Amino acid sequence: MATVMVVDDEERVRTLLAKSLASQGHSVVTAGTASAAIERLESRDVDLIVLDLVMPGLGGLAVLDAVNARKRSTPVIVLSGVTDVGTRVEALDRGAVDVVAKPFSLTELLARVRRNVGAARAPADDRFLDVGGIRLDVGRRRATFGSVSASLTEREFSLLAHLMRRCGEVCRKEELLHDVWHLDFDPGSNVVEVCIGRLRSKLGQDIPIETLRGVGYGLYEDA
Amino acid sequence: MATVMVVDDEERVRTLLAKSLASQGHSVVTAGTASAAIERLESRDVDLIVLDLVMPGLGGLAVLDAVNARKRSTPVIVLSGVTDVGTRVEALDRGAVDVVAKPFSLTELLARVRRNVGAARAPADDRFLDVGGIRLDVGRRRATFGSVSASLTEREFSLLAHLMRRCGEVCRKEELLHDVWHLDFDPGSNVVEVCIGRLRSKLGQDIPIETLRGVGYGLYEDA
DNA sequence: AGGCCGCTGTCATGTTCCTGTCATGTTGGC
DNA sequence: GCCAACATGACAGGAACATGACAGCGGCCT
Repeated sequence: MATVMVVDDEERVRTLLAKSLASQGHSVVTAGTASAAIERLESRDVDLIVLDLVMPGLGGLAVLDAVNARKRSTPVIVLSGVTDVGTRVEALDRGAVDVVAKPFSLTELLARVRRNVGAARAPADDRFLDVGGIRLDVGRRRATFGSVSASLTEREFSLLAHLMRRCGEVCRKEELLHDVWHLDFDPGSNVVEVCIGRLRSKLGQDIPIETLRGVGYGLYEDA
Repeated sequence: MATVMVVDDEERVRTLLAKSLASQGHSVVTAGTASAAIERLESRDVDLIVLDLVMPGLGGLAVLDAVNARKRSTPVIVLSGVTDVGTRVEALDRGAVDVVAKPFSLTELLARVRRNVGAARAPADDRFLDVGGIRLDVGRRRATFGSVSASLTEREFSLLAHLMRRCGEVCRKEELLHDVWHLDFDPGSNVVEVCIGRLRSKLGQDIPIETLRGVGYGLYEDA
């Protein structure tokens, strides 16, 4: 059916997955480290990757990046022991088609492999960010919320994208200053508030951006 | 959660990282030079190190070596302004578990810290506090009880969290004044009662917070 | 060059929200 | 019933945030 690469540092997990996938009719390639995986990517034609994020040495994200760097990007299903939303979102943002939490159900994983193999996946993954009813067109820097659609400036875009990626979590003001403004100190002004204000006025007051007095801002799926 | 040591010669970066890590629940130790770091390594029990490679005087690699020389080696995440592959590989060779390029995303760094520290602890426990039918979203300062959901102010949150953590026990008024208000004396007013009142009115009169006349308040599982 | 325009940080001002205090009402124990 | 302890509603000072205006800057066109 297809060639699947399994990347995991644990020998047991590797063989378990290899056998299961083989019994489903897939050819299987395995790698125990991120660098081995990246290397093997060059030589073999792989249709799908099952990737453990947490590995000693170079992490799984490096593999994700390597995959993205290639022209014909291969779908990646990420296995993650880390459950927090941030990591999941980050993995998805970096091009993973799916994130499965460890411990995982084998049948479920196989189903996900089946779904993503062959089916030419929608390229929507890296073009759009969909969170909390907001759709952000990454290439065009354009956001749509309900009936409102607006084009964002670089700063606004960067801020909104950050909040969306960290959906469900609170972003402290210093965090935003560091990641969006690339400042390691508080400029003593209210840039963040102003930029949030600009977002709210462009997309409507009812976008799910919550203010947490004394802490920062957060974007939430539920109202 | 864990003790993290931050080693960087730039004051600003140090404090930024210290605050961010602290807000994630870690204890933080900082060092401005490699030698200070190595020294502090002897006296403190550190679970993870965030290390800047480029520092005046003894470089970061010296710290890496010192860590490796110890029996129980501590995971090290290297911050590097140098982008070339050689340095990255050398750092990894010398035992770093991860290398992050400067300028770095705070979010990403925090995720990596979590990942490398997380192995020891059960995850997701710190996101919610579930006691007596009340669910408290710690990051968001939002409480849900039955069908009622309300966002809490800093004081209310702090008070409720304290009661929930000490569930089943009576919290004397002075204890609350000390731990929630950080007062070592009785202000002679009824702050506590007022704040309890605000909690009750936000979450409904039937939340399991009991008044113990002459003593204080307690939160109980059974109604 | 000169002028226009959009982006962005800053500031002054308005607004909201938090929080301790007090006055008053209510409750519970004796 | 009395008193102490607690509950409740209102209020004011202040902090944190929201908002509108403005100016510097750089790109772009003429």
